[in-house]
Formats: sequence, C-alpha cells, structure tokens
Amino acid sequence: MEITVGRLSLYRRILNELSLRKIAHVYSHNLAAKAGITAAAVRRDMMVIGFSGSPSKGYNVDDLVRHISGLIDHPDGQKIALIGVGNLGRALISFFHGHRPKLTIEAAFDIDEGKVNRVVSGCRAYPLERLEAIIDEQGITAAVIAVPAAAAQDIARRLVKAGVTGILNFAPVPLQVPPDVYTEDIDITMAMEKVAYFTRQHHTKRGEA
Amino acid sequence: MEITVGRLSLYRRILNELSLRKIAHVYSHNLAAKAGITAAAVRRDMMVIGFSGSPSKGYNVDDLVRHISGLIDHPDGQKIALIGVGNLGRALISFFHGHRPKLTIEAAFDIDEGKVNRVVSGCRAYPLERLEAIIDEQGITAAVIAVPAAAAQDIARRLVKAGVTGILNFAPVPLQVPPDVYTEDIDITMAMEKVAYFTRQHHTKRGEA
DNA sequence: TAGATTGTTAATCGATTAACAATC
DNA sequence: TAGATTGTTAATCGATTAACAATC
Repeated sequence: MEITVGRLSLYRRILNELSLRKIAHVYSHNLAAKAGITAAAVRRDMMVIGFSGSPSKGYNVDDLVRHISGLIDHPDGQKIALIGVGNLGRALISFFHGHRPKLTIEAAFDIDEGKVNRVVSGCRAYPLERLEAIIDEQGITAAVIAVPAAAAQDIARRLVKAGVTGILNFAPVPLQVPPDVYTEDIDITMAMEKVAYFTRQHHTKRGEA
Repeated sequence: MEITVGRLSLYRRILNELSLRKIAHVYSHNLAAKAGITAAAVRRDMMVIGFSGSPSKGYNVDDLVRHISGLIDHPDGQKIALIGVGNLGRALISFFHGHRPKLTIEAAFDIDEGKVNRVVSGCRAYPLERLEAIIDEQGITAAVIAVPAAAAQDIARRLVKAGVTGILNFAPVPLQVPPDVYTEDIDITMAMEKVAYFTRQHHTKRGEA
C-alpha cells in the first residue's frame, strides 16, 4: 500500500478530469497511458486497494474516485501549517486554497514582521513565536517547510516537539527527525540538476514525481 | 549512472557544506548519515562514478566535489527558460539566482502583460509570444514549467517544438512529450497527500526527493 | 601490528511486468 | 460466440544491502 499512495493521488486527479468530461468508465490501459505507467501496474494497484472493474466496461470512474478518497483522505479533514511566507510559501498557499477540501493550510508562519498578522489567500499568517501555541490550539498534525536551508532544521525540531508527525520539506537539506515522523523532501535543486544532466544525454527515461 | 545523478547532486551539496567547515575528508558512513542512506550505497555510488577513497582517511571532500561537478555540470554552463512568472516562478528565479553558476535561468515568460518586460531577480521576463524566438537566440535547451495545469501541455508542446529536450514540470499534469525529451515532474499535490496519509499512519519510512 | 574502512561481489529485497485463465 | 479486458500468479528486473578480502 505504501508505494501506491502517490499513484492513488495521481489516479484521482486523472479520474476527476474524466468525470468532468462525463466519461463514466475507464480501462486500465487508458488510465495507464494518462498516468505514464503500464496497464499491468494499474490493475495491480486496483487489486491492492480492493477495487474491481468489469472486463467489458473497465473501471467505474466515480466509484473509483470515491474509493480512493476513502483510502487517502482523512474523514474529518487535516490541518496543515506552513512555515515561510516567501514567494514559495505564497505559491503553496494560493495553490492549496480551495483545492483539496480535506487538506487545508490552516496557518502560516514567518519570522519577518512585515509578512505576518495578515491573510494571504484565505490563510492567516502568524509570527513564528506563536508556532507551538497555534499548532496545539488548532490541532495541526502536518507541516510544510518553505524557509531557507539554514533555518529548516531548527523549524523541523520545533515542529516535531509541538507534535507534528508529517513534514513536507522544500528546503534543500535532508532533515534529521525522529523515525516516527514522516518526511517527504521536494528537492528543487536536485530535480533541476537531473533535468540539466539528462537534457544532455538524449535519454528516453521519463522522470517521476 | 542514471539513478545516481540525483544522489550526486545531494552529495555535492553536503560536501560543499563540509568544505566550508574546513572538513577535508569524510567516511562513507558520515556521508550516508547526512544523505539519509546506507554506507554501502555511498560506496557503491563512488565505485560507479570511479572515485576512490582511502581506508584510513575516507574520501577527500574537495576532490570529490570536483569529480562530481565534472560529471554532472555542463562545462560551458546551461541556460534554462522559465515559463510562468507567478509566485512559484518568482520563487524559482530568486532561488536559482547566483545559486548554481553552471545552471542559470536565462529568460522567463508569462502571458500576463503586467509581469513581463522587466527584470525579476536578475532574470529578464518576456511575453509568451517571444518564447520560440528567444529559446533559439539564446541557445536554451532546458525549461521549467510553472504555469497552471490547463496551460502546461500546450507550453510543453511549444518548448519541444522550439528544441528544448529537458523539462522540469511543476504543473499537476503528466506531460505528453516525445520519448527523446526528458521530463521530471514535481507534483506538489501528490507530495502533500502522501505526507497527509503517512502522518496518520505512525510510519517510519522516510521519503525521498 | 591491530583496527577500521574501502572496493566489490554475491545475496536480498521489492517493485514492475508478462502471461494467462476467468469473466463479461 | 468471439473478442477484449480484468484479476492474479509467476517471472523478471533493478536497486539496495550484506559480507568480506584487500588496504591503509
């Protein structure tokens, strides 16, 4: 199940798009082509999540969306804190605003006085001192780190201490966190350097998220 | 070699940090701990790239930085175009500005008149119509897509037609490109949904870039 | 020398793919 | 029915890890 979660998120997005276009059913090879993987992998994922299709019609789009949502969305929704209200932080806030109802950036934090105590795309920005208090008050369990590299590790430490158990890290440093805290690193420099390298090789391999 | 490129980029960043701290040598297990992998994997990577250490001192930090740079940097530098000068685009421009001398965002493009014909963190922003002309003039080979999902596929098509062979895609849609074009997707929604999911499981697995 | 680390092969692990009987 | 697709097992593939002789 672990490895599948990322793909489920991708499937759901593709399926939502199909649903909007009033497409009721999809075959494994259709979904595979759109997701950039093989039909066998799609069928295996369906098996893993216990979802069945029909050999004549394929998979029901809306049912599958609901099935995936039941697995990956928290029924009551989850609140996220964002640390660092720079360009990247603001991009993330506006990107998530109204995007995934079950997953909301509930509070943003910054060390810069000029960026706080106001509302950015529907999200309240607070001074960094209030991090622990607001995480606790609001019952926030996950956080996004969008601060400079030098500040990231200390923010991570504070987040973990305040009870956060999942971190999405955009700072270009691998975070040191206890083993029970899940971290996902989005390393933009690495991604860019990979692209630069493979641009020079005429390579065929497609990247993944 | 393919899989290693991402890790080489990470190693180099860690090594640069060590170099600044005047640390001349590093053992595989030191580097492994900082990179979040095993010592065996580090030694294997060193073998793959043909770099030797000494059993008494470990690997020479500065030599290794140079060795990695020789492999992954283009000797003459590479120019990158960025499409979409929103919050995310601006974050990327300022992040890369002066960051990697061999890898520069040379030109930015946007459809919005208000965002173009000016300089953002040292990068000139042009109207989208001039995309093909400037890619050609400047000899740009790679591009970053930071536009809304709906516009991404058409931008990708134009980039490929203009001769770009590597794309870093931040739009939440898998791009359809010819097999000789390398694409790397950074899927923020997927990453966030993974974090949200694994935050609920008390899972130990650490994510990767 | 004794002790630790490197370099490298072999074993392990896990994910992806191929194949095909069951199904519509 | 004939034809295509699903569901699932077995085979393949590739990357990671363990192990250990060679080395400093």
